[in-house]
Amino acid sequence: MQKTFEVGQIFRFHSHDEGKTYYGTIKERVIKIVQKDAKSLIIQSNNEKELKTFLDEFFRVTDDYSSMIKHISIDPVMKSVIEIAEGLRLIQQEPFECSISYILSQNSNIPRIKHHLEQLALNFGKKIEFDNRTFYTFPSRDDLLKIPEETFRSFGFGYRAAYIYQFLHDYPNFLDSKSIDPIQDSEIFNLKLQKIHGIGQKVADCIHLFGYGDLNRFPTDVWIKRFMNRFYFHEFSENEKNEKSVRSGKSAKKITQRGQELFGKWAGYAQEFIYYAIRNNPHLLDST
DNA sequence: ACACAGGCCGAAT
DNA sequence: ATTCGGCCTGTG
Repeated sequence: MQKTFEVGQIFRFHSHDEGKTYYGTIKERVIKIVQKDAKSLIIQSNNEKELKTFLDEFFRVTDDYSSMIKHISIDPVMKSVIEIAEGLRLIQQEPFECSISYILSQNSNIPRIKHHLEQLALNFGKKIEFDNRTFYTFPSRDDLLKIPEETFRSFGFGYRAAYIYQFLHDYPNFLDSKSIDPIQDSEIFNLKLQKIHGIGQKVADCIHLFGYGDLNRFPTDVWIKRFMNRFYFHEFSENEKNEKSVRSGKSAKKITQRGQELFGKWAGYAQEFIYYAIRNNPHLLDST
């Protein structure tokens, strides 16, 4: 459970007891998740209605996990990645909050992203008491639509303030086109996301994967880039492979393509596994 | 001081 | 189609 919530895919679930219990909100629902034993969780909510169905979707329980593991276990490198990251689950997030989260994530860092999201919740979310704790829901699009760009700037969003402001007005333009299915019409939907000011390839892939559940996506950030250049572009000289600067190596576009070739329909899981593994064991990048 | 952080935009190849 | 400089802000 700690792997799932601390990998940096979802930013507003917190633990106060070193990973035994996690609290978070999804829309107006507060969720409490307790690790009962190695295999089972106890989950409570301020809204028990259809909670089981809700959680099955949230944790993507219908994904064939063992089949996924086999499929991405393509070589010794991935086997060691799996050894480190196995147990991690992809979370199916609420699309609006997910989109805001990843627009804010660019050229930032996880603590700062969390702080920015918390600013939005604290100022514009709904206060809910549950289990003797206070929670703030993530605001809806309507809650944020009237907020001036300057306010976002005052939260320290920097140039992302303009992106968020713009996104709030653009949001229905791609959401309401229900004729476009995020999974069936994957490429069209992804390009539509990228047309929004402030959303490029990486952020679009994250929103598409985590918010709209397209497991075929393989978001390429600097860490994935380092890993892929190190292990899956063998034509590089040793000197180039060891180069860790962002600008060196294959472009993000080619790396994403390669990731999708290698891992196919489970590319999204492979990406999160790799990300978790190198962030928690940087030594992976040194080893042969 | 200065590089860097889960990148993107716009202009110049 | 691809590459490169600049960018808000906080942290070490």
